[in-house]
Amino acid sequence: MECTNRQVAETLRLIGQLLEIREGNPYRVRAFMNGADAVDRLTRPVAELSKDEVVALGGVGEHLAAVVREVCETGSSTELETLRAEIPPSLLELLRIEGVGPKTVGRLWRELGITSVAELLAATEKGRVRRLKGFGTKSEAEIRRGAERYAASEQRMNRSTADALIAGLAEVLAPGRYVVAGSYRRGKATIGDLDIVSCEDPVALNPRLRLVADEVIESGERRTSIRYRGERVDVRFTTPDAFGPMLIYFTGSKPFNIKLRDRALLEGLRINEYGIAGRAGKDLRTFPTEAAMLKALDLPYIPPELREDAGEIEAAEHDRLPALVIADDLRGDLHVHSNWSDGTLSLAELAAEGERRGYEYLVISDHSATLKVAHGLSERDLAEQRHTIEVINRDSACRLIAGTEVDILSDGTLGFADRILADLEFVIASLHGGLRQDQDQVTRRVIAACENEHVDVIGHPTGRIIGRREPAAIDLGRLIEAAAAHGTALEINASPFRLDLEDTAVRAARDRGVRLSIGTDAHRPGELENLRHGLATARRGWCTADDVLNALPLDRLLEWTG
DNA sequence: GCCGTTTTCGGCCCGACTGTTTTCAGTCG
Repeated sequence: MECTNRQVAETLRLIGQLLEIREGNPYRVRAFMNGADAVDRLTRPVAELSKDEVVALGGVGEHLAAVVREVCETGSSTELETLRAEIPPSLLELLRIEGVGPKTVGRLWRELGITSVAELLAATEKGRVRRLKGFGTKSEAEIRRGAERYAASEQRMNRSTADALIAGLAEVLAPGRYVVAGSYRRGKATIGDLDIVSCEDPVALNPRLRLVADEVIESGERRTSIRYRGERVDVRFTTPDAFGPMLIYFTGSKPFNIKLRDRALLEGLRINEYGIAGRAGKDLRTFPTEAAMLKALDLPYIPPELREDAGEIEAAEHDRLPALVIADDLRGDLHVHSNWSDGTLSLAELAAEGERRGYEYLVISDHSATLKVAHGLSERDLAEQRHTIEVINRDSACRLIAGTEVDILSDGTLGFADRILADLEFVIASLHGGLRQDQDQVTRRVIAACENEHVDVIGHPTGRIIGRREPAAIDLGRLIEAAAAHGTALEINASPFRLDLEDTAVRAARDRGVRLSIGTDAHRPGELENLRHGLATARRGWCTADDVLNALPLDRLLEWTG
């Protein structure tokens, strides 16, 4: 029985959600959710761990370890099957409606027999929901709006969409008086909603927010939520002298906040979004910055990208946080396309763009001819391009590195012969087709590419496109081992539509000593800007400058590629 | 269900906003 960590985590989550609807003990529900998170964070297959090793993860006790074992061995869980027999699993989709929680779902089901979003919409139309005790016309209307929005099926935003919203909001927010917090600030690849901490007076800001909002969800003097261009935006108000605790609170993650508060309780301190108080909630101390607040808790500053309760608090306690790679460490972009294949900029324009950004180098990595849709280069084109690059390099401050993004063909061979690859300064090998092959087949292909001595980097390793294409079924554990064994780097493709490898895999690779290569895969000038998204993913993967290929100076980079 | 530098029992992060309520439950972040 093949059983992935994702399946195990989903099973635990499912049990938790069904328990929640059945009016279970909320702490028991949380235990299942925590267990699911712990399994999600694992970089090894949970099926390979012993029961003791699973318990040692923390957050997983005897009972959950037994459930994990059962799921690994049988593919299911008797506890889950019992709950499924009792509660229609279709109720779970109702939980995803904004404003509808487990209590409401339970009552809608027991008292009105509602088991699906369609039935819920029908019931609101007939006014059945408003007749429930404790409900009224407003609650019914809100539930109806939520259900309609759910039916329109929203998904998480990519970082490009988030950036566009932030640029729009910048026109109503006072410059320098707010920070975009939440998962955006933590550098996540996808963002559910925008969280903003502002130290403007709500009396002044609320009316301006109302003006640009599609809808005001709620509005108060401490918190306001609006819908803006279809997305939810939450604003928390604070003052400069108490900015620290609010920023920590609103940056999250939620598990990070809970762990931090838990830890403070042991010291007899209570944390909330306003500061740190004594056990009785008295003597509130406020802090202007996050660092000052963390210092009061005997912790060093913890970068937002690490705040996932994935070991960072323990590392901070022992002063073993990694010195994360920063923007200034990056000396160039390791994956760029020119108009020789499907990019829009000429080589000279790219060199100028690199200079403007203060880059030491840019890797020109046009496609191989096998990728016909991208006007890939033939062997002859490549030789000509090489000549042009050499001419431009004579008087360019930004060195163009002659490379390619060679296609990994469906049989695992590459789109250029070895003798051609040997002449190039930098070789990225990427999958562009055959992404739906089964796990073993597609894994063998990328490992074969890793084993080729001329290949320096595996480009966008899983091929995912956020919200549009699932990652290929690659066994990342095997790929990372192969990359480690052959000294091949793995790419963090910095396009906000890819961000591939993803953060957890980056951390696993980094832990095995695999180098990461950040490349924008830019096809248009503005896309060189995307390097920062790749940087954020590297930081979420606990990377230091030593882990990142782009931090090498030109001579050492060329030495590394051989 | 998990957990322990007061604990193997009795806690479990903490607060804002809304609606339908006379004091709070539910949801959310």
